[in-house]
Amino acid sequence: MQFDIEDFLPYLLNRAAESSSASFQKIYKTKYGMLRTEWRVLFHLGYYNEMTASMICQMADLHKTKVSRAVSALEEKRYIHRLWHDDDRRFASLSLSAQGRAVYDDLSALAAQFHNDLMGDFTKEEQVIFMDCLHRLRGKKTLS
Amino acid sequence: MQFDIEDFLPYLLNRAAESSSASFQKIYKTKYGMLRTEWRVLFHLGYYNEMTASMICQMADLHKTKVSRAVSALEEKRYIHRLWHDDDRRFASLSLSAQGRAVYDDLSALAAQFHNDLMGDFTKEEQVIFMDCLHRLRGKKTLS
DNA sequence: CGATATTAGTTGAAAATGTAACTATCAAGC
DNA sequence: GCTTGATAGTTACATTTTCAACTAATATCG
Repeated sequence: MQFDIEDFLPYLLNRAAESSSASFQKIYKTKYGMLRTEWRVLFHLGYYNEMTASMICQMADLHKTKVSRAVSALEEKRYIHRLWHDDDRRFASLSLSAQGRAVYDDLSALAAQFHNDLMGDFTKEEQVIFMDCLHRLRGKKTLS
Repeated sequence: MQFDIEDFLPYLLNRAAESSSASFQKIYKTKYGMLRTEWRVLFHLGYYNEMTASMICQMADLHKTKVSRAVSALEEKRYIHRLWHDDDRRFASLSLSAQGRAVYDDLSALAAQFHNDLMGDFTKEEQVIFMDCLHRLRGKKTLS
């Protein structure tokens, strides 16, 4: 049972993740001046329409400080609206502005294209298994 | 062709990578006070025995400043030796000290165990396909 | 040999992240 | 109503990372 670093799953996953993210990252960075967390928040809002910051934390598994800063940055860029609740003024509903929606539409179209491009190398069967493995790993907690 | 963020490959890969790395990261962090890049450098040296910094940059796809700082940190911890070449004094051979080797042995054993634990959920066939997809993605460059 | 270009690696400043402490609001129990 | 405790979100500070500029050594080409 010799340890082969190239096959060590966390490492391999990180390498694949970094590699597959690199080109797309450049797009939202150069085209819209967004950081990774900002893009994550943006596409959650684009997909789910209206969320509080803590919902995004949970769903995207992001720390609240990261989300807090991303939300501020997106608000400054006028990509999102923040509406503080009247019944519980601790939290705010976040949603895309028209401009933010346009950015989301553009980027999600590119993302879909990018995704298909990446998946194009795999057979249909490989795609199904691959995605399934990833989804199962995503949720897994090990070694306490 | 609606865009589903949960299935967007770069995102899913990153989530899986983050999730699968989290517990292991705690180990080398708390047990040996290493950062991620330091662990990467260490296991490259453990596996390949002797490398220059720039070889590590290439193989691990890490920026030279990151490697430079990781090497300095590992040297301070007395985990590695640095031997400047006589014939070309620009670069140095890096290798593990006895202490560094012990750390590597410990961590790589844990890593192997950790890896098997993660893979244990998948069938043999899934494992083969999954690893193959990851290896193919790791090298891929897209969108220019 | 001497000028210019490369390569290995380091360093400093700016940007981003992580951690913990913080404010503010609401909930629960008495 | 008042105390205690939880939750949403922000801020401050320390640690890391990134980016660009830097030193030092070698390679190339006239």
